[in-house]
Amino acid sequence: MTDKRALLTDSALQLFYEKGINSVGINEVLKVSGVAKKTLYNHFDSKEALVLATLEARDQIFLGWLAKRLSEASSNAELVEALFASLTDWFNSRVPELPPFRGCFFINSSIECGETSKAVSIYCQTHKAKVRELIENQLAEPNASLLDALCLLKEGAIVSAYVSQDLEAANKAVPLAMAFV
Amino acid sequence: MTDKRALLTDSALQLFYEKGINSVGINEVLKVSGVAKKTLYNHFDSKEALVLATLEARDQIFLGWLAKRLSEASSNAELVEALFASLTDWFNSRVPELPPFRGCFFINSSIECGETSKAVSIYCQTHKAKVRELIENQLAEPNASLLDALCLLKEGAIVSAYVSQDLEAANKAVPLAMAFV
DNA sequence: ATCAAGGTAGACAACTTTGTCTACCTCTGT
DNA sequence: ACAGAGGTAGACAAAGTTGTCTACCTTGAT
Repeated sequence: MTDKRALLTDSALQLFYEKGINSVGINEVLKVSGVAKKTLYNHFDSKEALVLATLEARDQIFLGWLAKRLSEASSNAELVEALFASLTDWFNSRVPELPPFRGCFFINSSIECGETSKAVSIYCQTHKAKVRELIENQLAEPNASLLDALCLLKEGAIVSAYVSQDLEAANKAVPLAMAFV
Repeated sequence: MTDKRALLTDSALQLFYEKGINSVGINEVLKVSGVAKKTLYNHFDSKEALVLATLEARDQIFLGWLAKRLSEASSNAELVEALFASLTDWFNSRVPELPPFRGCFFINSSIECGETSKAVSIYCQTHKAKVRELIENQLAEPNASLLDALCLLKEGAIVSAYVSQDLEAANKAVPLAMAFV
């Protein structure tokens, strides 16, 4: 009927992000998506291939959302505000486009699969580079040290929000970054 | 003979940190440590209990190392330098006390086990709080926003070093933090 | 010398995992 | 009408997981 590949990818992304890749078996993905096992292996060579598809899907969703949020900013100061306000919304699960916050899917996946799948860690690394590029392109005027600062603070805020449950971490980053505008 | 519990904890910590908790089975820990399965379950109720023991061991080692490195600093500026120089040494695996860098064991464990073991994520959260407290106590004079900045930048540097393979991430944090000294 | 405590070796149960395969069914285009 | 593409349901193989248990051995205190 409809595109089974997309259905599988969506269900898997949801489950992988919520429970972690290693905690979710193929069978659970099948059950939730209501797709047969043969069909899954028709579209994907292995679980790893499915994981890579979910990374790709999340990459698109996340970058699309962030690009929209950052596009409003018309100065570097506004960009800083927009970035960390967006993160705070994300951490507090106030973003309709994104499921309830459970950390960064790419950090999580890199840690969960880093040792077993080179492809996964490379994809995660690439995603981070893309986000950096997005921020760079949104800078009203180039500022290399501000860019470094934003990326460092962004990762720090994500981890603090998840591991230390500090949902306001991104707000603490604002005055810091402002010193470099 | 010697303390089997410590032997098991040490071997498990080494393996868990290097390969990830979920990628290492009990049997591998037994093989490496040369201890019998019965003995392991004599000392630990479950794999989770063993994991918690490794977290405890790493907590002691890491905090001991960091405390030593930070104790030299006699001003807030020196503390900033000492903190990020220490992190850079860690990232580049130049710390004899610590095995080759593979990210933060507590971030990794929290992500790997967060969904299956509440105790693990709580321990990781507590560890992060202890590190913060250590830094706070080493401040030559109290500075709440500097403390926030250091913790945020530290986490950001660790994640960037691991996921993005940016082993110099900690150095980029120095000028940022200095603005708040 | 003995005896209890704790270690060893490893078989085993019970379960879960990925991936393959068979047999059948249901659409769609010609 | 019918061939073929692709979906379904699920058994099954092969491997791996944690945790239990039996049977034996070693060592140190009395």
